[in-house]
Amino acid sequence: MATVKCSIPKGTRDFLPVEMARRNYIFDTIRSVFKTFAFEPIETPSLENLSTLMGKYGEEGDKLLFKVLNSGDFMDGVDFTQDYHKVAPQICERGLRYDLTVPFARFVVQHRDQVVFPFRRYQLQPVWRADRPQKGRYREFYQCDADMIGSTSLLNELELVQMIDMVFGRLGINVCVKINNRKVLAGIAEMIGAPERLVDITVAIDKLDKIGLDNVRAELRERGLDEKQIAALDPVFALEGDAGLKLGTLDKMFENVEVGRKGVEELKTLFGYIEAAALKCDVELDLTLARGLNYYTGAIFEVKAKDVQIGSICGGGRYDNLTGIFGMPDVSGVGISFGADRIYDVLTELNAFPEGLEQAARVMFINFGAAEQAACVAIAARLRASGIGTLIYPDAAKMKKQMEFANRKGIPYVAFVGESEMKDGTVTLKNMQDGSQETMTVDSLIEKLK
RNA sequence: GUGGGCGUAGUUCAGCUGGUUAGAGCGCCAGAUUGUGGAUCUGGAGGUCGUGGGUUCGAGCCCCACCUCCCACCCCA
Repeated sequence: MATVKCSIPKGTRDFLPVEMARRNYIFDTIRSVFKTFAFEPIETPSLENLSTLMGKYGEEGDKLLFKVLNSGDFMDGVDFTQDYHKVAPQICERGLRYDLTVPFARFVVQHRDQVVFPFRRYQLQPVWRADRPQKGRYREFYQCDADMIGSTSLLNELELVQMIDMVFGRLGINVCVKINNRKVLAGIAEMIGAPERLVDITVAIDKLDKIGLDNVRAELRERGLDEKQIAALDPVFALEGDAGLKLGTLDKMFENVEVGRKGVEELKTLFGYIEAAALKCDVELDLTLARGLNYYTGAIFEVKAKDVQIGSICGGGRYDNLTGIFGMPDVSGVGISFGADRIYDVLTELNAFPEGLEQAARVMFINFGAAEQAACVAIAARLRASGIGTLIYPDAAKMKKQMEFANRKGIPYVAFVGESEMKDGTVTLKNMQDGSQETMTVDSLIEKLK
């Protein structure tokens, strides 16, 4: 048989035990914070009906959806001379989920009779995007989402920010939380007389700190705004000072713009809460923050690591009518998503993982041969019953080889049960760190390793 | 989708203006050391130089195509 090339698809990864220990550290930290804030876990399938996913993430998002070919004779009765966009939905009824928020909205609508509102759920699962991989960007990656649905209270927004603060505080990552509000962006668009160009305006404004004011103006021009409209944006670019000051100025600018005033009011309330909450991390109002996912309608969040150059490591926002698409209108939700893989990259670059995360076994028994092995099996059973991670080296290999194995695996203790120990019913325990060893009964062994 | 870079042993890389049998460190296996690991020393295995074509007396090196991975843009976790 011909050998097959060993490889995995572009943008996917295998995880070694060391990496898994570190990933689980991240997941455990996030999960424990979610639980602390009274969120409950759910899971949804990797595959969703494509009709559930399409059109929720904007034009770009649709392109990045992994589509799954129908099973059976999927070509039957399909006119393949048509345009790709027409053919694709006919031969692909399902796709891999792109995020956890849209499937969650579907979940809520589908199980509305079993869900108690306001509902708080968390979900730690992989998502897939047919993006071109690069630093901090993968085709398969984990999102850790927490959403509350069925309440418009801004207390929810505050709690999300508090969770962000707690997670990154525990992980030891310095972050800056950027907050904006889609209603403010809509207000700006309305104010300059181009409410239908909201997306174009926000995408251009979003690039302000990256490409500079002149290039933003050029991009707005390219996107079809006239000079008068572009000039009308000047007071927005000229905003200065802290959140309170900016919001005060904006409020006046929005004298005749109701959405804008509503957005400013929400932000004022939220920033008031945040001030009272005395968080450890930085929180700032960033009017250039737009976020592409087009289902957001209120607050939007993005978290950047301050000491590592990488895309955002957490993001989210409020969506007023995501469930409406599935036939359940007027249910507002708000949530955030932690990017576990990017957080992993940040911790790696900062060298900030705690020591000793992986521990295959606490003690390993040296294998001297058949008779001794039987004695070890009995002792190991007792250790395991006491919850002590125990390993018996499977072969009566050379001592050097067995010791080397224990050493490389970082097993802290090695136990010897040879002829003399068997006779006395004892075990000789060696501390692999300092090399010391002592002979003891099984009872005191359990006591020591517990 | 657009642009840039890389590809040589398990791995990290070296390999001169094209010239005999392609090297090193780490890792791996064995031994020095038959109930004691990390250090040291000795020996050994391991490569169709990403794939295919071309130029040449001769290609790891030059040219073309393809593939892969990495990086940037777009967008995003």
